[in-house]
Order: sequence, then structure tokens, then C-alpha cells
Amino acid sequence: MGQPDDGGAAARIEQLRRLIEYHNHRYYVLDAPEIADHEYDALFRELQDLEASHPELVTPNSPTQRVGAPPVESFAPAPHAFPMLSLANAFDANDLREFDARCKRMLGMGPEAIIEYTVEAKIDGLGISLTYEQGHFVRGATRGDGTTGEDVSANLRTIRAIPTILPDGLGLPSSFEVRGEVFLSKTEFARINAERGIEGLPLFANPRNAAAGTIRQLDSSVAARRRLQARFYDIRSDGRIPASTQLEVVELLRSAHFPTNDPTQMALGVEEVVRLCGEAEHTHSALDFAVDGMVVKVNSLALQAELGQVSRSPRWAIAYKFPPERARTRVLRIVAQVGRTGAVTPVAEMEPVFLDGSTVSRATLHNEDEVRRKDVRIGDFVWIQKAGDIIPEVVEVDVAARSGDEQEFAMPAECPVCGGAVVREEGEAVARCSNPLCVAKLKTGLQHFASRRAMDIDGLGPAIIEQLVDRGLVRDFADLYQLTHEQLAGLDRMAGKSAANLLAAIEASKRTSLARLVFALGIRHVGEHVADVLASHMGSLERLRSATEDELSSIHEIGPQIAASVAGFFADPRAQALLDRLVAAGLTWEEARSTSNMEDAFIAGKTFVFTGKLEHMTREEAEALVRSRGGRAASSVSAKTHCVVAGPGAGSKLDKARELGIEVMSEDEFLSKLGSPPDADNPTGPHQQSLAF
DNA sequence: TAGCCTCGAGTTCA
DNA sequence: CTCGAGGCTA
Repeated sequence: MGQPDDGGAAARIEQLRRLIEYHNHRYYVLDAPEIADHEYDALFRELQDLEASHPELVTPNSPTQRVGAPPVESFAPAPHAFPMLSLANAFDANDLREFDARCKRMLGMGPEAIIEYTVEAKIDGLGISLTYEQGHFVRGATRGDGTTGEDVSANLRTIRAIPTILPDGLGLPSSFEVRGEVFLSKTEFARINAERGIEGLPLFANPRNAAAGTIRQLDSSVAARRRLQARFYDIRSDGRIPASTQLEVVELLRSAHFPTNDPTQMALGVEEVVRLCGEAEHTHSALDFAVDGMVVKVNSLALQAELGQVSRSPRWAIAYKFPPERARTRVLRIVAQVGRTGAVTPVAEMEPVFLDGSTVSRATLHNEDEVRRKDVRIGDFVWIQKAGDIIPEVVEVDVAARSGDEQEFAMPAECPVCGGAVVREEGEAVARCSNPLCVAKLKTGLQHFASRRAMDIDGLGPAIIEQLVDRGLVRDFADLYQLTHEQLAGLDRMAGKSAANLLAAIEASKRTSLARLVFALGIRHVGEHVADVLASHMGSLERLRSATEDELSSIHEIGPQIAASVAGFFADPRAQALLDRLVAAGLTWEEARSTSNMEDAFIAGKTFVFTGKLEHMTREEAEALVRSRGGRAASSVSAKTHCVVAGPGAGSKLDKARELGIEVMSEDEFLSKLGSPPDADNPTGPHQQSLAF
């Protein structure tokens, strides 16, 4: 721009980019180059030269940028426009048949119906999502927690097979995300490790770890030197996707120049699926990349939509997992570990053995019943495997190898840490230390209190907690807020600097939220979600700490067990004293909004059931209306229903409501109650709660 | 009362 | 990640 010849240069640059991307596709995806390497190099050099003399025309998507960008400090968070789901697992043919039966049931098909499925290899790599706008690559992200990943665009650009500029005329929407897997071939993995060996660097345990390490490289020129590969299998958009089956999706991706996960096979009915999965089990090891199973999907996108999803996994797909690698080792001891709730867990300590990328020496045995069921004895030779590729698990005992000297494990009658009585409640699988002052409970309880999702006290780990408790400096959560610099600096592995950091972290944790505090307290049955429900329903600590059991159990999602546990916790004067001390220490949080503009005093927080015929709206509309104003719409009447809106023809639900003494009203009454628009003058802004009681 | 579905709790190694 | 258990719905 500005200079007279830039128009021509810009046009040539654009032309070269498209040409080079075209040849990248021929070479890296189709494995069918059309031109000789030196011709390609000539095009590339011409582009480089032009860009060098016109630096203002360099864009991130230029093929010249695929050699890596300057290192970054950290990766930016990248929210996914569509959540990245995970798949349910199948471990044998029966699981596959159950999956098929469930699909048919949910689709209202008979057992004899035949569903079309696709079957493809499940590559053992890392899930990624690429965003394209107007046919151009704009961002690539890791899976993360499925909702938000990390922006690793620079590293992904180094993968030549990933198109940065898409061909026109495919009817693709203007904006979409493409989902796939990045991985390293076994060959490339071996090459990288050989190189690292020569340089004296630690070796990667397996291709997956190496790929993970590469994709999270802050310096993308490192990633550029390791030839990552990618395969894609899905596309998500708000716009219309020109495909009606999974197979067509794959074809669409292929014509858009994406490397696809080939072959994606079609299977008519579940028995065909079982056969393909069985075959793959024997053939996959010949591939040059790691495959840990097969992905089975309902082919029709319409049926996929009908099946929908549960939580974070679709009901229309399942991952068939190949049996994982196993190793044989010996159980040296079975120790009893005490957790935050006092749960005494048997853990097998074994002769260290290398398995699937790491050395394993411990595995949980969960509880007494599990030990008995597997009949694991001290001194036994056992087969172990990794559940979900990570957590070691004892699969079975090599009974034939027994000498007769093996010893059975007995759950200790006394807590191995404090000597308190270990009690196993009727009908429960776990045994627990019954001493409320057990030091093990205190230490793990403090770890939980300080954890990221609770009070988020950075730097307060197990080693520090150990010392704080052993030296009598901390006897409960509130003591943390009385610690001094001298006390902290006196600990092992704690210099003045770290002590100051920890103090600052403790100070910073004072600004929190009610939900976090409630979660941090470690009340039984109260995890993150329940803490959130309690905090938002009660609104304030004062209300929560004095709530009755009945009051608690009337809350949606809070049943008798949780209500009893929460009420029981606050009934203890020591708990009340602890709260007083925490509050006195200066904990503050923003008071939960009791009502907001979107809510309506009549509807908010209540559960409605619509029954019979509605005159002015459909049931869906009525339910959406309730939800939009902060209420809940249920489909059946229970003790937790607040109001039943009955139209003509109402039947058993109306009877049940009368029986339970629940408020019943007509559609007109319901509508007139909503007559006034939501309050405009609500005090909605969050404000600091004063904590001096 | 059964059958989902979600949540809580415990867990391994680098 | 997996198990067990709590809560909701039909």
C-alpha cells in the first residue's frame, strides 16, 4: 500500500501462497506431489523474497511462517465455540451391543432394526480444534477441559498438512471449527528420542507424551523441527454444514484439503461393528502411529441430533478400547492410607515395573471388598494395567505362582495414623477412621482447603502442611490465617522469600466466594457443585449455617443424605466456632445475587410442572419461560414441586399435586402472576458483605 | 422401584 | 479415570 508496485506484489504473493498451499496438500496430505522439490523450493524462495521486501504484507497464514514464530511467554486461553466432548468407553463386544441397544431404544426402534455406523481408528494423540473464518485458519487450540483450551496456533501452523487457506466452492459456512487429533508417528518419535539421547536430554516415554510436549512448546520453531501429524473427523458450526452423514462429513473435510482419519468404514448394524473392531485389534500394531481403539459413530447426523448428549459425552458415539498393555510384578506390602473423610484405603506397594511409559510401584485397591474380590495377598505376583492410560490398577493375581507364604490383608481395626477406631458403616464399602481430630484427616483436609478450586492458596502443599501440623502451628483451617513470617521462615525448605510468597497467597485467599468457602470446608457429600447450589440458594453464610435439615432438603438436588450431612456439620459447636474465626480473620466474598433482572420473584428458585392442555403457549414455551426467569421446569410432580399449572384434561399429575398439597393454578392465573415485568429497581449490584457478626 | 445421570472422593506419575 | 452413591424421573 502506498508504493506504486505493491498492488502487483500483493497479487503475486497471494498467488504464490495459494500455489504453495496447493502443493503442500499434494505432498503432505495426498502423498502425491505434482512438482519436483526444487520447483517447490523455487516458489517458496520467491515468496520469501517478496515478503522480505514487503514486510507489511506478511501474514501469519503465509506458508513461510510454518517454520515457527518467536517464542511466547504462555498460551492464551481459547474458549471453544462448541464444547469438545469426550466419549464413553466400550471394552468388549457386549458393551458395543449394549450401546447399539440403547441407541435403538432412545430412537424408538425395535431390537431388530439396523443402525448404520461408522468405524474409524482412535488415534492415541491429542485432541485439537481449529477455527476457520472466511476460508482462513484463524486459531488452533488444545482440548483443555473441553470448554476452554490453550491457543497453540503457532505450533499447529508448523504442521504442513493443516491447510491455512481453504479451497472455495464447497458450501462451507463462513465460520466453523474442525476437530481432530495431532500425533507423532512411531518413526518420528524414535528419531526425536535418538536425537535427544545424543544430546543427553531425557527421553520421551511414548509418542503421545512427545506429541503433548511438542504441542505445548512455547517456542514453535522447536515444534517445526518435530514432524507432527494430524487427522480430522468432525466439523462444528452455527451455519449449515453441507453433509447429512458422518461419512459425508469426512468427505467434506477431505475436499477441503484436511487430512482425514482414513479409512472411516461403514458398518450396517452392530455385529458388523463388532467384526471391524475385532479385526482392527490384530492389525493396528502394523500402523506407524499409536491407535488405542476404534471410534464408533451413528452415521446419520439427524439421528445423532435426536440422540443428543449426556453431560459431556454424546450418546451417538462410543470408543471401543483395545485391551491395554499389562505387566507382571510382585506385591511387597499393602498399606492403609487415610484420606480427608477418614476413609482408610488399602494401597498395594509393588516391585517397581515399567509399564506404558512410566514406572509403576503403587496401585489403589479401593476397599476391603475389592481386596477380597481380587484376592490380592501380600507377596502375590499380580498383573497390572493402566486404567484410562494413567492410573495403575491390579487386574488379577497370578494364582499359579503362589508359594503358600502369601499373607492376606486385614483392614486395621485402628487408624494407622492416630490410633482411632476404624469403623465401617452398614451398607458402605469404605471403612473410616472415627476420630474427628485425626491428624491424617487434618492434613488432607488442609490440602483440600488450600486446593485451587477451594481457597486457592498457592504454595501450601503437602510438605509444608506436614510441618505446620507436626509443629503444632496449625490445628484447624482458621490457624492458617494467624501464621507469621517468622513461623513460616522457620520451616525446612522455606526461605524468607517463599515464606513471604506463601503469606501473600494466604492473604489473597481471603477474598473468595461463599461457594468456594463452603466447598473448602470439606463437608461430606458437599463437592464443588453442591457447594455452589447451597451458596446460591442460601445467599449468605448466616442463612446457611443456621438452616434446618428440612429447609436444606427442599432445595433441588439436595436430598436427605446431603441435608443431614450439612445440618450435622453446622450443628457442631466446633464448626460454628471455626466459622466465626474464619470470618474474624477477614474472609470476604461477594454476596450471591438473590434476584437479578432476569429473574422474577414469583418464579425464581421454584419448580413448576405443566400438565393438561395449555391455551396460550406450548409446553416447551412455558418451560422455557420458567427457566428464563430463574425457575425450573420438571416433568413429573414430586415433593420438590412448588407449583402445578394445570390446563384442561389434567390427570394423574394434578391428583398427585393435590395429594401432596402443592399449589395448583390455571394457565390464566399463572400468566397473570407474571403480568408485571421483572423488577427494574432490584438492588442487583453485588456488594461486600460485612463480616463482623 | 429401577434406571438413568451426575457428583464426590480417592488415586499415579512426571 | 473409576467406582460408589445420591438424586431425580418415569
